[in-house]
Amino acid sequence: MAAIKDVAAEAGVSAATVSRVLNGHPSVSPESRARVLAAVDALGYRPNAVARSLRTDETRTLGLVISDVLNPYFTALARAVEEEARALGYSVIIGNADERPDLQDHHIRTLLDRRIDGLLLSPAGPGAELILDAVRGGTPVVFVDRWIHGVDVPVVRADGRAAVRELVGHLLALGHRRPAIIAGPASTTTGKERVDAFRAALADHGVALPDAYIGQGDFQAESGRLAAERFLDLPRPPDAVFAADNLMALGALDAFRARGLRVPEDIALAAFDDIPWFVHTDPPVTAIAQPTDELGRAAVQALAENIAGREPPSVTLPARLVVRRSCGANPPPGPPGPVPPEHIEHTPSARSQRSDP
Amino acid sequence: MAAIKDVAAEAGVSAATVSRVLNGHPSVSPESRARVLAAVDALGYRPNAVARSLRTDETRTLGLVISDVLNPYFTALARAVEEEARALGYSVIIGNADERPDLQDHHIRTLLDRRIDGLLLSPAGPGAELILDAVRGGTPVVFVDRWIHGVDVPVVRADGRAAVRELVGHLLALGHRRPAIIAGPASTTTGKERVDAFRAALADHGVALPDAYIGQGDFQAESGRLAAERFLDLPRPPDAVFAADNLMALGALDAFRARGLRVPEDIALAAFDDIPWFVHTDPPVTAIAQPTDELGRAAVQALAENIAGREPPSVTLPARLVVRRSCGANPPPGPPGPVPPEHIEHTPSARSQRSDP
DNA sequence: CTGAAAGCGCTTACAG
DNA sequence: CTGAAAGCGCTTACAG
Repeated sequence: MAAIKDVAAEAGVSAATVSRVLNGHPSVSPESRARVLAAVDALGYRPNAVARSLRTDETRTLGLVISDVLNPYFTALARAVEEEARALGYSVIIGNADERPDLQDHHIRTLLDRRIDGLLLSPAGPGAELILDAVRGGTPVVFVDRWIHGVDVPVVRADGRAAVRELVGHLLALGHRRPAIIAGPASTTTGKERVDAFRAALADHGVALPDAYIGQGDFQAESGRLAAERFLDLPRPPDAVFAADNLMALGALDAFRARGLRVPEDIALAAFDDIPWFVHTDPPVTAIAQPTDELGRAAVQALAENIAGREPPSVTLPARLVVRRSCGANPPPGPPGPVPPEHIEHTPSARSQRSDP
Repeated sequence: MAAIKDVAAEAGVSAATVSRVLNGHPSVSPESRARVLAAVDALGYRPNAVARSLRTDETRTLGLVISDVLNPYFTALARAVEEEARALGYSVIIGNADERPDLQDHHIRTLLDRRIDGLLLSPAGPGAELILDAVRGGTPVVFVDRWIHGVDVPVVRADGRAAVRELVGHLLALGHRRPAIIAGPASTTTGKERVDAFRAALADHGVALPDAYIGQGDFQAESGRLAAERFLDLPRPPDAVFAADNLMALGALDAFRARGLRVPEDIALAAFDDIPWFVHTDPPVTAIAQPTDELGRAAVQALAENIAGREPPSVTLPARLVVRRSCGANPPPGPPGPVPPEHIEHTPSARSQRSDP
């Protein structure tokens, strides 16, 4: 591959001049510029980003370590992050932790070794040692979605408490009396917060959340299936299940189906994180939707600020409840206001309703 | 951040010796090794991968450019790729083309500038210029899933023809007489092949595929919705729709639901690419499943071979039909043989069937 | 406006 | 077994 000295030779100038032209430095004569550009074209020259990074001590690269690529929520987040990063002139390298702290550490280490300019992290576990190292070492870090207590970096996330409260009101209004939750790992903030919010909202209504009704999952589908099965094996199973993410809801659906249970007649289901498929599941799943794109954008902006040496504030955006049929509700007769097209819930038509008993 | 010379100073040896220790070079005295290791530990030293890459001319990094991160098929592929790459000591940088050739080129260029050791590509369009440049420039390239005619690099993909033939037999056996397809872009191999296979299989049965029954999509959900709507606006709409990927099937479901159509009573639906949600949609969707993990692994292995200077062969794995209820079939009474757990289709229980008319 | 030179942090023949 | 030196491909004060 052609290097800068080849271009310099071809253009009859020094490497310094080639570099100046390529970096838009103003003090280059029009003639030199033209000859350099012609040489670049002739040789198909592309600057070596590795060499440039070594010299400038910046890679124009952001690291994004997410907990699970198979989770549509994180996929959507990753897409938003990449878009905003690209707009700001950054590339992003995604590391998939697969909900495994050891894999997360592997990716953080690799990213740090590559000297990324900043790190966006949705921690899969409580281990903060490596992250503290990164921060101490001067790498800007921003948490997104999940964070770690005691690590003083900005956090960009959604607050689902109001939506969970709404969900609980919804469940109780529909007559469910034995609500259960499939929780994420207590070692993650979202794992803990969603249970706390659920328990608190139930307590407001005088409803208890017994330990047996708290299933322990890991945010992945299989754990949702197992937790749901354990609920169903209880002498007195719950009559409603709130899955703390969409994958565990998928697993719970698997379990319900395997037992021949009807949703919501036999058991209600709701999920944290809304995804397009929830409109088409049988039945459509009531879910708490996060403003994922906004979170991704805000996270990148915060990180960019941090890289620029400023101290960005944390950002908390509200999540909202999207009612469908999986808890037994009929969708409201009309949309409550202007709603973006992809969020319009279609009521079942007269025709398809006629097929019901 | 500590550099190698800091470690050398701390250990009282030269940078060369530090380097040798870190790279497991045999000729280092035990004493030197111990002192270097102690210094590394004391300083929390981590080698700068940028500098190392510049010197060794290898980045131990693979690029993976996929057509759409929001597509669960590509997400699963990316995960398999990363796993196999990690096992082989590589990192992978994912570029999301979002089905846009311009974005794809942006990512390829960025990856090449970063001097990745090899490129895995599922082309979003027919543009081969940049790819040919890469190959000429000596970067190993392997196509995965999709490929480009006339570019002589190994291809790792699934052959869905037999499965499509099976699907067509299935549709016709169930009495469907006006099958249509929502195709991907004809500029992609999978976009073209899936239509061709569908048309050929129909022809075998003496059934025509009129142009009006070929909807043009771009593999993304919205295009599936639009194509389905156009079908439904026809004076004589099709009675079965085959979506060439899972996202367009999602869009078609949106359209059917908006019109109040029942699947499969009013219109049948099948999709290329199987995803976990298809088990739980209303109704469960009959789909053609690719051996995604195997494809990802094989692609990385081929690329690694290529990087090692050998000439790996292309790999073609068969796809298979997974029958569910969206075309009107009842699942077979028992599994036809050993089936991995996640692929077991549960028949609706007596209990839930009783809720039907 | 331009070039020679230094240097980013490594690795690796080469000489001892 | 070990170190001094060169060099990977850039960028950027510095001097002219």
